[in-house]
Amino acid sequence: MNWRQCVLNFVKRIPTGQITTYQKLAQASGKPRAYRAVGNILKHNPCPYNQSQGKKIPCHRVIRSDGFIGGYNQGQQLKIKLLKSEGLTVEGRKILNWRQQLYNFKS
DNA sequence: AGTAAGGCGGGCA
DNA sequence: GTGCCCGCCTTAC
Repeated sequence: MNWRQCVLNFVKRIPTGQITTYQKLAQASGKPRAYRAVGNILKHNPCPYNQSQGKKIPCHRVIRSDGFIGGYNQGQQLKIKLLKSEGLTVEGRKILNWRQQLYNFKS
């Protein structure tokens, strides 16, 4: 499996209402230093989150390691909207209590 | 404390 | 096959 597919696969596993960071994704995929590439992949995201079962990639649940939401290929506002609709509290461009919502891989 | 710049890995033109 | 771009992170001033 390509590393790209591997990363996307990890993103798929994020449950609703939880989030992860680009760095954690990079670590989980076995390339801790490739966090930039993770962003690059999600930017050229094949499926934005609305598509059929199995292919949905909730890329809006991936944020920066400092709690800011980072960017989004469909606009930051939409990303915030999606996060709020999943029960997260977003203030401006930052998620409040984001550390408590972090999803740990390896499980 | 906040801000600036450098570095790094992979996808895409 | 090269070069450039990036939804970033870390270190240094």
